[in-house]
Amino acid sequence: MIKQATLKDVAKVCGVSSMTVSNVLNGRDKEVGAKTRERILYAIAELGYRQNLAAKRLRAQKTSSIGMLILDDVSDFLNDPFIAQVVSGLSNHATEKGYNLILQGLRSDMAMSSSLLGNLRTDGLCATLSGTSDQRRAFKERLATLGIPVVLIQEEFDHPLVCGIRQDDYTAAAEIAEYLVAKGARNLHYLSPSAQWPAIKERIAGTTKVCEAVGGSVKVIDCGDEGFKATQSAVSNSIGLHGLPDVFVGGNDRMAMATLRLLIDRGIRIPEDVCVTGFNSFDFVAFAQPKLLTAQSPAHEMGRLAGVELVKAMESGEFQDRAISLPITIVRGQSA
Amino acid sequence: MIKQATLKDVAKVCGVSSMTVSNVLNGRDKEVGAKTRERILYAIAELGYRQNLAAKRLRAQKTSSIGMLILDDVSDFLNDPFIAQVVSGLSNHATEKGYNLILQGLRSDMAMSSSLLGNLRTDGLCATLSGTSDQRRAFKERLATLGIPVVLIQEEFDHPLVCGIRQDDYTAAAEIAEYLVAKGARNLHYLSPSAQWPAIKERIAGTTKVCEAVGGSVKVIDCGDEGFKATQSAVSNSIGLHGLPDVFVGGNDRMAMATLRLLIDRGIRIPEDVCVTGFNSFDFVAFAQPKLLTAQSPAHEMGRLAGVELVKAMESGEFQDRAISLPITIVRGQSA
DNA sequence: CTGTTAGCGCGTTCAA
DNA sequence: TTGAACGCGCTAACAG
Repeated sequence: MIKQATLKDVAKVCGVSSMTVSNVLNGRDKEVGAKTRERILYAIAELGYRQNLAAKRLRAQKTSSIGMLILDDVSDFLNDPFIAQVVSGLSNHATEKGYNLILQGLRSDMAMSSSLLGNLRTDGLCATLSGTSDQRRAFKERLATLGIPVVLIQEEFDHPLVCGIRQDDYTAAAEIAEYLVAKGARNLHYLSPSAQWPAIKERIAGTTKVCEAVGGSVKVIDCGDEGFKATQSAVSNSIGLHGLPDVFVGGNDRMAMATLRLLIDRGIRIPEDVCVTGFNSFDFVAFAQPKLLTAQSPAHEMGRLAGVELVKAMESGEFQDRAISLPITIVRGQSA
Repeated sequence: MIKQATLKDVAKVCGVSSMTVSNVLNGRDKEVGAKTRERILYAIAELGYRQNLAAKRLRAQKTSSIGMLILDDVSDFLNDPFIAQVVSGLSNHATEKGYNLILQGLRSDMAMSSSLLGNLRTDGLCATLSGTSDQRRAFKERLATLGIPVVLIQEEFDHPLVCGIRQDDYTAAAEIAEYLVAKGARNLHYLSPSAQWPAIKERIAGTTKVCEAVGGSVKVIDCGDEGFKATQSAVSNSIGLHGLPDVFVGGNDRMAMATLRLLIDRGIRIPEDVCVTGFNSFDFVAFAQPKLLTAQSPAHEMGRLAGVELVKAMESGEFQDRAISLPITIVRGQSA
């Protein structure tokens, strides 16, 4: 391994002081003569000089990096398209602003021992949580003690250094429900994962509000881990016990599509016999037939916005807004 | 913002030298008395001391970080489940080994200006490439000049500091083709994206080899950006010109499912009238009906292995193997 | 077992 | 316009 050239090496080659080289590197052009700069730039290229960021950061007392912490109980933590889009959005903005993104996926029971809470300091943090409500609260309290700006996705927390970015699940769910009740639906079954995320609660609340206002009812079907098999078995079970509702309202598209598949395979017609709706639309809904009525999550935008707010807060020391909610677009389809 | 406690602060509070504190932190227990250590640990917790990694790294001349560079022309670069799984696998192993993963997604035309090639130094690099064959080769040559171990996903390059990790696309494609020709198929249409990745070439080669050995033929259908619409229109076009083949062999599951959808909507029976196969299976193939015959990519394992090999090479200075190929599992389905 | 010294590479300060 | 000295926080090497 060849030793990396340092600022001093470049300076020596050019016969100037290291400060002059530093001035060139940092664009303080007026401090340096034109041909001196020329000579220095040539030497930099020649020697393959690269800054030592550790030294720069030590000097500047900044890490120039943003941590992204994903609490999830599966090892393939980017498999969830929602998370993947948030990370892409954040990563793009961080890169653009010259920060580097440090990605860490962790089981929720290991959350408290993350190096991002320990020795790995960053200038800001973005996190998606999981686990029980108690675990999440404890974790949020821990994050708030770090003394750096923190953005939480689909969560809220009242603290000057914490900003929650969410999508407006309540309104979107209500909009879908409005559409359904206008078509005469009164008996809704809501497909929900066992884990009661705040977002899921919002969706159920929005659905229920609208439905009950017209004298309808919403029954929640527990679909376990929201996987294909778990969902189909929960739905099958529910049909056996309670018969078909007017609509299966999906807490997300995965559950909606598993249900759609089950119903079609049983010869049940959609939307004639029963309607199905989804939520948090992703690419693969294109493969559903009939097209799913669903809601398009602004996940990528949430990630980007997390980056924007984080960078602003890291530079100003505080968040302008501590709770941001993004609108969700309803996508029409023939499934309802 | 409260100033972070330093090693020296801790030392002062405990009335010892900073070296003693450092010894405690780094587990050099035999160098320190038991009650001294006790006192120091207490002070560390009390002051909320956290190491300054920049200083540690400057001192150690190591970055303790791994860069992950994803060249892709869409901003939502983790949308591809293959990439997402590779990143998860790498991230998990990096975290486990105490390295931090720096994630950067970049358009291929910006590749050369990535900070990971410039000032952002890491101890190792993992990359997925895109762009034309020339662009990719130029980029690989650039990576090889960095002087750090580099792992390339689904690529190969002959250089002591570069290791290619691939899945065995050729064999898997050949296996699928064997199955098809055994069932009597001779006239195959291969669904391929316009971009000719090495992996796609391998798949076509494996398919062709087997097919031609029995006197069959493989025709390639250009599906453009491999999206839902592009694929359907290419397939529709091809059917108009050449009629139905015995099998549509999908270069990946997205194209296979778009084709499946199109055929079903036209009342064409699968597999009676025509067979369809996929490749690089991901979760949502569960929603296909009939179940798709496809190949299960070991993407997560490739990412993990990239981490393993990278860490070994970073520590030993060289790769043990410079070309690694992982087997692919064929997943049976009724679509063929 | 504990303390001292020195220096990693950079940027700021102050003087020339 | 440039140079020298200093210190960011940490640890290896050596001394006590």
